[in-house]
Amino acid sequence: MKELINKIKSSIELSSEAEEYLYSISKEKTVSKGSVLIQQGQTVKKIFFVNSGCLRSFCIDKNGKEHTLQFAIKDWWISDYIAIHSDELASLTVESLTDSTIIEINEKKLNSIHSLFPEFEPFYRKNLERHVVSLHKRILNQLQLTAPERYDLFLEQYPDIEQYTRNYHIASYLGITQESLSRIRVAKAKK
Amino acid sequence: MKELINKIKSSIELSSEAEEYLYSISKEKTVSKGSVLIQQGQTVKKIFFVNSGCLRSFCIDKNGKEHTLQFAIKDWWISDYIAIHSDELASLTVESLTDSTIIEINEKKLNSIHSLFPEFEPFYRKNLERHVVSLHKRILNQLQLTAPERYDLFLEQYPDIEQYTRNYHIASYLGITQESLSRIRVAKAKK
DNA sequence: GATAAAAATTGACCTATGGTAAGAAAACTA
DNA sequence: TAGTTTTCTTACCATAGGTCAATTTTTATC
Repeated sequence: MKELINKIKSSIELSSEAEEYLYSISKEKTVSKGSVLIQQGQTVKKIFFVNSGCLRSFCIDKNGKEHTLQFAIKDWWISDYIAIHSDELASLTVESLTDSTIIEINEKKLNSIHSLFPEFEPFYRKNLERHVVSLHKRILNQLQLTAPERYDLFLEQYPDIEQYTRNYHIASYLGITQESLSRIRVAKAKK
Repeated sequence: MKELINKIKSSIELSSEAEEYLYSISKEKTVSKGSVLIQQGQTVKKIFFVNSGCLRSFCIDKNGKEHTLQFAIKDWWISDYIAIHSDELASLTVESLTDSTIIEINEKKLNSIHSLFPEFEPFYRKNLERHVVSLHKRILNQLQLTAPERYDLFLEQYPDIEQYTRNYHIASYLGITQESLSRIRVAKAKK
């Protein structure tokens, strides 16, 4: 919990009441590698803040192939935002790629923090804005870069993630097969 | 201006002071087809709300190819959010695809509306959340669908946009060449 | 540390989409 | 509406990346 509170405090002034409220709606958890926190098709009530380890969210398409939407490591948030914000069942699965410690927060309760403690709004807004920026960049990258370029950029932007992931996780994030990623890695090593 | 105020009021209670403030920072404009509202490389200070017509934002890659990030029609917002929220120069160009009427708002001033009129926050937050959801969906579609499937989905999701755009605008949004889109359209017509 | 399971690599072949260039059609413009 | 420019289509070939199957390497488990 300290990590989350500190992160928030580095961005805004948080009254002790607000801090207490946050504590009251949060639950620290240890999850083991392979745990599924959100299951495609079920209702989504929680969002997760990562203290240590690595999680990912992905969907499974009609051919059974996985497509990774997001990785989350220390200090990142993860959930199925499509489900949460459109009140639908989960279209994503969120799983832990390592033994991880996370903070689980009920989304409805987190949402009422805005009316209870308006001071929290700017923090939340900034996070959303940064999120939008990163999504815009990812879409533009997907549109204009080749697979090897996207892989290079991934390694550059997220140097800390590779240690937690299997290659096929990364391939499914980049939008290529694991075989293609393997060939890209070989070509890269030869240079 | 009415359109924007009404849109906000359909979502939240807006005090007359807040409404007045909004008026004071907004400027209604008529722009003609082909006008460039934001130019790649320049500083970005405005965001735009569309009353009529159609705009798009796109980047130009190192080979001179255009990649469309977003279209905006009636009631949509558009700008270069990457530049605005990371305080960078524009990496996007925003142009009007038709004669359009828009509301131009200074982003810094719009941003201070939150401290001046906290009632505005939920409206802004909801918009951001919806935006995130649509971006997540777009990324997942790009990862799992073929080009013809993405085109079908585009027509289904944005039936009103096609009338304003050239095929190569849509192709550059879908991540394919205009030649490929042309072939897809032919194949579709034959069915 | 031996064994089993999972992941990564490799090779042969395939397919969707891209590139180029030319001509046809449509959309502006005078 | 004739002329010009832009956009769209089409044909042919090129290529990035996908598929499938076999093999090797790595990781997990007992």
